[in-house]
Amino acid sequence: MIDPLFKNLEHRDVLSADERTLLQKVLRKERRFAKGEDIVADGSRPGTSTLIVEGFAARYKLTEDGTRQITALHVPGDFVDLHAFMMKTMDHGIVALSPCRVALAEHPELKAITENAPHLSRMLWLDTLIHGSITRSWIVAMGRRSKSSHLAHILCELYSRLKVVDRVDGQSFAFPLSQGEMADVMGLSLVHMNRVIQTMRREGLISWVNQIITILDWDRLSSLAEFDPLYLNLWVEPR
Amino acid sequence: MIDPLFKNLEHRDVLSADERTLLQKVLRKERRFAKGEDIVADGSRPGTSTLIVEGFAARYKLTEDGTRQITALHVPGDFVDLHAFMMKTMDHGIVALSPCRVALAEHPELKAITENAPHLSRMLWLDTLIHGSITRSWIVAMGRRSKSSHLAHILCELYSRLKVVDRVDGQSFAFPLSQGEMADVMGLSLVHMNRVIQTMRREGLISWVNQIITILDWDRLSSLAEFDPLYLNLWVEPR
DNA sequence: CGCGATCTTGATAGGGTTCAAGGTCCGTGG
DNA sequence: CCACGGACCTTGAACCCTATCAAGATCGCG
Repeated sequence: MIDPLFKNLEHRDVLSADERTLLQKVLRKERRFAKGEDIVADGSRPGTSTLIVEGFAARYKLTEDGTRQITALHVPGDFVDLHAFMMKTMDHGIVALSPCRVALAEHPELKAITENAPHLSRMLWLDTLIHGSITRSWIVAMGRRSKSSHLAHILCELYSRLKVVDRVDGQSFAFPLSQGEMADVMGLSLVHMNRVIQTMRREGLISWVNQIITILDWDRLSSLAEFDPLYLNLWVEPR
Repeated sequence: MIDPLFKNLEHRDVLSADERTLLQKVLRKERRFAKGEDIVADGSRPGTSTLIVEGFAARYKLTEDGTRQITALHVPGDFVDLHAFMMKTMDHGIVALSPCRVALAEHPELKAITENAPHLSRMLWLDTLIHGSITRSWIVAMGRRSKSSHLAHILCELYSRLKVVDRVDGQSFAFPLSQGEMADVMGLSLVHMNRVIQTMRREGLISWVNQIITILDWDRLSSLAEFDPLYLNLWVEPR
């Protein structure tokens, strides 16, 4: 069940059989969430950490006037709130953007990993660091790129991340977000989000129909995005 | 010398005498950087991790057309590239925004901490998680707040972080960034950055002269920012 | 005192939000 | 089987925010 987690970790370093067994033992509990349901509530103190096994989820924060900013997108193999095991209190919510299947790890068992399995701990730490890297790349895109370059960057990133966990089909991948949800990712209005998408379609860069995105021209898309996958740490190396 | 690191960590959990000694041993090497100098270069593979002891530094990324986005500000007590010890290659640069004094830790010695000192490892992991939290709060501010609210949020955050390491004086703190550098933090043009600052001054929220910022009205500033310090994890709790 | 860096202000143009309305798609119930 | 409703997508128009260009003022250092 936690195969996508293995794929994620094993793209960065070798896991021993013991480490795989240990993860499997720790992540044996399963749950499902419907689209739109909160997987973890803002302000809560979860006793478990959540691994996405199937589906898309988002971290988000609501502002006082009711607008929403999504600060991360999560796909199968992502530990969405591993950090809560040390941060204790959630400073944002996590919502299912599609029906989600997740695996849960009790915090005391995660703590035991940090006590007894240093290499595996480093791998989990690395996982949170890579997500920090992704967050930084989002800031660069928000602050200094054009809106179409920003969208292009997100799509290149998602394609790369989904490929790692075998969720791409040629140049296509399933993408359950509405344009309104995507606007909350990019910090745009729904209307403008739509116009940016239209432009990318007209340019022949992507197709996006029925919740399936196809990258029609990777070279032009990634160069528009100035996409450099280095920050995703997609190579095996002793960590 | 690494006192600000102790202050940072001890605001989150108790450190044992052994842990303090160990950190001191690992961080014994010292270096200085001039304002504007790169502390760590984009794309490099550093063999050490860097703790800011005195001064301000920034993580940044340059885009192809030469604009710069700053993705984090670092103050005394911040480990600016602790992550490099597992990420190996830098996906961004780190620049000194003022003369900086830093302490260096060899990566093999950090690795030894993860092998032998699990609680201290968790504290260091937590430190990187808190910086991840800060990065997320920046995304919310960039995406869904007005520019003056964004600036207000950054100032509330800096005041809170500087207070932890004893770098505030009443409601004031030294802040070495130029308005142009601040524009690179917020993803704005220099001209508009200036206008936002003017507005905040006219409103009587802050004063900012000679690289000293004074918060004149914390209540109004923090409410403009919708500032909730929860994400900084400023409480002691077993981690 | 002079020079470079930084700050400030004005004017113009372009990008993005908001308001408004109509269109499309799909699931549900009569 | 068709009508209806809701969610989502699309387009137009007016207004506002922000970038850019340009110039002048101020600060701080040698």
